[in-house]
Amino acid sequence: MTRWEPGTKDRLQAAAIALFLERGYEETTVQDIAAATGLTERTFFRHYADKREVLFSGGEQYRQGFVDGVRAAPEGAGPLELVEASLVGAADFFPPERRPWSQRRQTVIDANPALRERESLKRAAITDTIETCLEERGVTAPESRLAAEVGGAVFTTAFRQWLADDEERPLQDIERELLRRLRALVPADPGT
Amino acid sequence: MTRWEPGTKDRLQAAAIALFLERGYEETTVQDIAAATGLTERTFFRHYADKREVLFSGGEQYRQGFVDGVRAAPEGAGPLELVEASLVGAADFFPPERRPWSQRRQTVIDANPALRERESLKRAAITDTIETCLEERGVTAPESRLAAEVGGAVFTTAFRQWLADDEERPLQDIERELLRRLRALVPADPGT
DNA sequence: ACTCCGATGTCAGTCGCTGTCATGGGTACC
DNA sequence: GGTACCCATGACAGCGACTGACATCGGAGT
Repeated sequence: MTRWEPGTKDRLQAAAIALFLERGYEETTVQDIAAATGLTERTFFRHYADKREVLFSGGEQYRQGFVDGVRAAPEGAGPLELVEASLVGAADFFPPERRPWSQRRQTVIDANPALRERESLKRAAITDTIETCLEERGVTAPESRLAAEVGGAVFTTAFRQWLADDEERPLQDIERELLRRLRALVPADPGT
Repeated sequence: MTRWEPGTKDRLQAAAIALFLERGYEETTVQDIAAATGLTERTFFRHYADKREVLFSGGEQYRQGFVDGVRAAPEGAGPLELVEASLVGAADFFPPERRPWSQRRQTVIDANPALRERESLKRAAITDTIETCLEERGVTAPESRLAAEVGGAVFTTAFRQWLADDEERPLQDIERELLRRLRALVPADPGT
């Protein structure tokens, strides 16, 4: 049929994760990944901008979830309610069946500083996204930034709990519970 | 006197920042930096683990500020009060005279994704530091994580404001104000 | 049948980074 | 004052990530 097998990008990703888990990220060469897929190093870099990207590709999609979440929030919602809506919107991208894959991916990332670095940048991107959304809804600086930072914090905390929790509790639930705990944690301003 | 000029590490750093500002980070080779200092590439890597490190070296020092801040907090302080003490402790490492240098450094970092990446990792390290300190003071998970995340958020937000503010307001003041605003932002839990 | 497209291969080259060994002035110790 | 060691640096070879330029050749459209 076709000259080349379809799904090249996905096959590269699958081979990469398998090799990373088997012998480690640093110990795996891009050439190894390409060879395992029957391709060349050059072709790998045509699909992924760099070696780490093979683990982070697709992460732009669920950023839209944060945006949609805020857009779906009712009129007159407070900043933190907007944040909550945002997180819930993103949670749709993480159904239970995606958990095993996310766990394997996280195992690789946690084992390597360079990958953790990239991951923390992605979190910063999430925060920026939420901040922009809040400002579209009239929240002004520096409250927009603070609220967005809180959003990023709660999301990453909730996500890690979602991965670790064997009860398979939905990400949404964890997010809401953490937000509740956060509200309890921050005492009302006595008015300095 | 000595066989080699003293302060090699600092001279490398100065040359690096100058070159980065002049022609950009990517466009500057480690060899360029070394040559500008009258040294070799190999020697650069003996002082800095990698090219980016030349901009982040010394960042471990003020992490101690967070630790000392929490240790100095009064007995019976709440989680958020501990966080406040932590941030104030770190602020000591950023006196007004350090601002110009920090600004130049930030200019370079903001202009390059790879550097922003490293920076966001540093922020994650700060959060982890605060979390550990909070747990030493009896705060338990997940509150310790949430509070620490809030701390990291407020610190980075305050720091950027400190850099941008032409009034040269002390970092401490900005931190306290942001924390006050945060408390106002988070509504008391109505008790779900 | 002809043409063009586009995913892939090939190859050469740059740059970040590392291991290894050599060099030679300082310094301490006898 | 000689000798032995120390250690910051140089010199060199090499690996892996990544890029640019050009060639290849089945398939789709005309």
